[in-house]
Amino acid sequence: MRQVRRREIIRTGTTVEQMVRAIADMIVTGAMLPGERLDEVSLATRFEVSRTPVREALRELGAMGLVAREPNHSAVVTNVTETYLHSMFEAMAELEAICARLSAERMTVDERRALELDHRASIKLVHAGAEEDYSAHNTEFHTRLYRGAHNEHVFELVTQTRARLAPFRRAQFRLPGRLARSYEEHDAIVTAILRADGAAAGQTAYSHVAIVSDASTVFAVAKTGNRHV
Amino acid sequence: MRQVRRREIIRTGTTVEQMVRAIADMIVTGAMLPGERLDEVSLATRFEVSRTPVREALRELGAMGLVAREPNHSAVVTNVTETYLHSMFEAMAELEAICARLSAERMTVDERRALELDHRASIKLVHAGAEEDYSAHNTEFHTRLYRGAHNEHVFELVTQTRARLAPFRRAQFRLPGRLARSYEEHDAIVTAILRADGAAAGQTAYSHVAIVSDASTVFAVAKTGNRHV
DNA sequence: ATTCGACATTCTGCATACAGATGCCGTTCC
DNA sequence: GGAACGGCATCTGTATGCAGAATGTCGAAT
Repeated sequence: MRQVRRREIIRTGTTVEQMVRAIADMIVTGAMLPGERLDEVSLATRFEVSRTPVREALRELGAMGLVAREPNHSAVVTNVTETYLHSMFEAMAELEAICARLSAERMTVDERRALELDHRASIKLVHAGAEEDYSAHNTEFHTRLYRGAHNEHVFELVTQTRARLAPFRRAQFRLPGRLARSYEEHDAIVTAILRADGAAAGQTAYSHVAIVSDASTVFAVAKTGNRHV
Repeated sequence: MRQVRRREIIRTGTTVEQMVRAIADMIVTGAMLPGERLDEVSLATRFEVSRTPVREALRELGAMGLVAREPNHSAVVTNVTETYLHSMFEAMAELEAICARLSAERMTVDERRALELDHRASIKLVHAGAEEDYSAHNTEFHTRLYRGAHNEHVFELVTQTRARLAPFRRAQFRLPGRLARSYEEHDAIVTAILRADGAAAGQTAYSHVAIVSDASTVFAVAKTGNRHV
């Protein structure tokens, strides 16, 4: 585990908030793997603070579902059972479907235009085979759907679920041909949204995420010793 | 704010967990109202602990969305804007619809039987006008739907949303005729589930929650000074 | 009478200190 | 040789202390 970003990087908010963001980022991006221990004193020395803010950060991360805690034991990066992972993917598909459906009904003209333009532009990334860049575009694309639903609480739920799912679906675009298929699926969603066809948008979005789920399970469940939630 | 249950009441788990449960219960049941301050030293003396576990409990409650925190200010019971409240009700309806649909498809025979029996029994509570008892039955009824979906993550999402919504929909069964209408709506949901008609179950469940939303908004937004999330 | 400002009070944020629990390892006994 | 026991090291759980921020109050000036 290499030396990671310290609190100088993220300046806003209290010490605890900075640590929450930093650690959550490490977990979501895969710098820390499921099952890895989060020792309080190690974190304290690494972030150059005392154990008190570390403990509060760990508790918040625990509430977010990113780390698992049990009394008198170290916090560990959450590792889930296969059935729970499946339930998260299914929930994600349902939530994406809701967002796509509501986006089709509620997006402003500006949001529709931006969605379409950004999507069309991404074809270049597909042709170039730029996996990293397409991955970033993909994140942005889905975030547009979440925002387009114009429902703050749904936005929170789907964002939270995506974060918890992130450690288990890395490298989805490494699979051969996945970029082109992703673009086609995005295209179906965008078309349905621009037609204001909520039902179609929901269905295509559901299928899209379900396919991603299939593609990712190959890499999923990183380590042994899966502990439920 | 009266003297409330101390930690002797709830014996399981660590001190912090006990406090989280106790405070969350006070918020959800309405013993503490939105906007009310949660002073650290007051809570510490009241629960006969130091400020350290109090702070950890407050942070967890903040992550759960039940209290709002900002740096160098006391935690307050979460109060939301009207639009955010609406977004939570809408999210709740969508989640209930998912649960009802999945329940129709996945409930075991035992679960279906238990759901039907419990529902049928509740007609007595309607006739007796037993609001409190029917409210308890209602909670149980919906929990059956959440479990029946056989999706742990969806269960967490819907449970979390229900808890955050609870402070704003008290006394929904005080409205005249609401008991009988609730029973009829439950009946439609149960019928659809027993027929394994997922689409119908989802639609009826959505309508049911949407109606509850309308009934509750009368009492909603308890105090002035609404702070968003 | 009102408004502005300095001071005092109160409360949060964080660090430190101590107590209890857990787990490891060596020793000892069977 | 293996298993059980006890001591030690390590880590978590909680209490306490201190510094800084926020708020309310009192007084003075306009």
